[in-house]
Amino acid sequence: MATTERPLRRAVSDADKASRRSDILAAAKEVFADKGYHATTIADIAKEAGLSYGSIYWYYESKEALFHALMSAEASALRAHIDAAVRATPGEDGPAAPFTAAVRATLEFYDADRALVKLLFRDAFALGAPFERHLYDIHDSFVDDAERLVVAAQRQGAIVPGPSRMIAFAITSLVGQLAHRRLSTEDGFGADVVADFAVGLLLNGLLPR
Amino acid sequence: MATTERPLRRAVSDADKASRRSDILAAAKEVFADKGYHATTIADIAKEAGLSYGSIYWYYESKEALFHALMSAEASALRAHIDAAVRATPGEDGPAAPFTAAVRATLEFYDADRALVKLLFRDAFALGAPFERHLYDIHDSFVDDAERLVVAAQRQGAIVPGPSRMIAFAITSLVGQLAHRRLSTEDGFGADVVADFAVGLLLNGLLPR
Amino acid sequence: MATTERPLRRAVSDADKASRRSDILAAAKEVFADKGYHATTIADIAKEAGLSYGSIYWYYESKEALFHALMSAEASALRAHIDAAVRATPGEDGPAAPFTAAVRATLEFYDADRALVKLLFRDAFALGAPFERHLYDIHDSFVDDAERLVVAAQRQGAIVPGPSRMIAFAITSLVGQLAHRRLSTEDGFGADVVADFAVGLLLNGLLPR
Amino acid sequence: MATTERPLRRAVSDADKASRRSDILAAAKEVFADKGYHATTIADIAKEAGLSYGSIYWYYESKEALFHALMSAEASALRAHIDAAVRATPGEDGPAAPFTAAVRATLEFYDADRALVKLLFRDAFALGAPFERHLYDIHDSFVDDAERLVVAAQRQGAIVPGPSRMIAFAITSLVGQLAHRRLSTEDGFGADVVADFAVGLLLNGLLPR
DNA sequence: AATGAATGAGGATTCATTCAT
DNA sequence: AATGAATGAATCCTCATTCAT
Repeated sequence: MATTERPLRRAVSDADKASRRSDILAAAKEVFADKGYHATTIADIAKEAGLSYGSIYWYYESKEALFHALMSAEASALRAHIDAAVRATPGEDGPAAPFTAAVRATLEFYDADRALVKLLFRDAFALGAPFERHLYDIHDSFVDDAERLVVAAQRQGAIVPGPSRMIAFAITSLVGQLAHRRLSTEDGFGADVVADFAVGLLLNGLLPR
Repeated sequence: MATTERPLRRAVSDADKASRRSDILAAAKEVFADKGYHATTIADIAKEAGLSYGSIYWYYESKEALFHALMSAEASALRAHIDAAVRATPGEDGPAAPFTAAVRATLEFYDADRALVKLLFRDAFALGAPFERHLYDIHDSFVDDAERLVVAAQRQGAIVPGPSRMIAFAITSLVGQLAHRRLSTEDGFGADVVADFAVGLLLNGLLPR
Repeated sequence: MATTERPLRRAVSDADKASRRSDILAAAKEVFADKGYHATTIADIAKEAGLSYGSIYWYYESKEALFHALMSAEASALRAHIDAAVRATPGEDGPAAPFTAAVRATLEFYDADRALVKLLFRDAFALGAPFERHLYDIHDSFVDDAERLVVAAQRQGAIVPGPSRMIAFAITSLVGQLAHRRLSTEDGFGADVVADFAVGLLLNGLLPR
Repeated sequence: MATTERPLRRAVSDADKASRRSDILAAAKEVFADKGYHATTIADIAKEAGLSYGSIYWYYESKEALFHALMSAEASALRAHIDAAVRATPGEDGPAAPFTAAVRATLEFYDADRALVKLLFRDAFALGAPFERHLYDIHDSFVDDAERLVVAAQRQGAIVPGPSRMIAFAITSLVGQLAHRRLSTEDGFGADVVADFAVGLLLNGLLPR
């Protein structure tokens, strides 16, 4: 046991460092979401994180790098959240169920974390090519996930054939926009209602059946 | 003669002023679309417009006001374009025709004017509350137009009943996102193909009929 | 005469601009010489020049560019001063006369403008490759001038043959160092005494004749 | 035994400390010479020395103190080298021999250690008053040594009488500048050739004999 | 109307130094 | 002895805006 003492110390130290990094990321998320990228100063983030601003640079190369890290972290969290929701869907609920679950999970996640949506859909586009590229990559990863669901459903004959990627892109964009719009509009509908509407629209279309 | 000279001058001057304003607006559009709002300086715009940068302030209050003016002008142009396309639709083409025409007109307009898309979908989101509000107002006006089509179609029974505004919003958002995405992805499809896809998806849904 | 009015106006404006540039250069010279390159801030220079610091950038690209400009201007002034002294030497004073005149002119110039020497011999070497290169170029131009005198004297048989460039370099360096040293040491000798010493040493050598 | 253990440890520790100090000095010399004083960070030196940068402060008060220590150490080494060369000169080689030996030793030492030249001739000048003073002190010690040789030779009638200090200063400066210049100019001459040229020039002068 | 000189607030980043461990 | 996390002072440069001409 004595032999593990050193490694444990090490681990604590590493954990400390990692923890500081998340502290900073969390602080950055709040401030960026609140004020936008340009209006946010390193000092703001440091203050929110309870550090001096010089210290931010101990953990992140630059303001830009910090923002990239934040985008990646948030995208991963959302993706994991959706994935979990899809996996939790019982198979007997029918072929549309995972699809509904994903949309609902997305809207719920956005609703619960408005800062994220502002970050992903408002700021990142206008920050120059590197951010735009990063954002497109993130979006693509969601489209990838969606496309997988689409293809699976198409194979089962559950939905019509057609260009799976464009379908996946349409779904992802629509849900994203709905989520985005919910940030600024108080329509009084819950995330589940909107999710059901979106899924209904996408599945049934507007023409009467 | 001398008495008319002044008024005439005036008139010419006013026309000049209006013309200069559009020159500046056109220049601003190019530069903003190319470099983004923050990276664009008044000097850039002045140079593009062939004026000294101090002169910009003779025509516009501020950089911010200039951007607002630009957003308004562009939105009006797009709206007029869509409206013309809808009006040009022969009544005998069926209840979905205006709808299809609008989507197609939108995508075509965006395709022909990529700078506009960048302005509306990239910059305006990230410029803080005033711009966001303006953008939402613009978007709302498009949703208004779309809702009118939806309600008309619903009254005819051409499409299913349901929350007309949410439907209109979904349509508008989807088309906007498709247009936005076309900027960075070379999918090889023409605007008409994408428009038909979008309309088909929205009308028929994904479930087999 | 009326036709020249516009050009004259122009000229005044240009003169103003040029005059401001020299004002800034003069201010920069004082401050740089006093505090050194790194310890000098743009604000210091602006203050000395009676401008706001933002204005410095209207006239010079950067702190670095300003320093380069200063180096060039001072080097030119010194070179012109030496050249004038050499040209003013009567031909009948013998072949060593231009040489003596040049050395004396250099030391006088340095004595009268201590800021210059600090600038050229103290700061510029340690400011990174671009400055070092510029300084070497300047030094080379002085060596070029000296070499011309050396070669001319050698042709006349006034001085011994030998590697003219190395001789010129030795002369230039020696005089430069003497001038430099005079900045910090109060030896009580006038520039003319030191000049005569240097010329005597270089001409006659240390061995008794 | 236990009683000697502590002292022994102490002794070892002291030796270690001294050794670390030279390690750091050596590392500092390399980095300073390579990047210049201002561009060199404590972290650079620590890395080169294989230490963490916090540790530098265990051995040296500050970056400034470190540079001063470096200057002193290097000057001492050079002085010892010259002194050894002068002492090794056989008395029967004539009165000019020690002089020649000193110049040659200096140029050889500089040639073998270009970093030293950069340190003494490039950086030290531009670091503000304290460093300038230190550098002048160092230079003065060399002038002292040279002056001793000059006075001795003058007493023997080997060289002309005259202001011994100014002569010594001239010699020292000339050699220093030649060494400095050799850094950036590839003239293809060996240190011995340049030394002979310098000595010849100083002894014989430029006028034909 | 037009010009362009002048202003100065604003912010990211670097790095020597300290200090708890 | 050694580490490296934390600090925060210090400064260059940009650019929207004003205003005298």
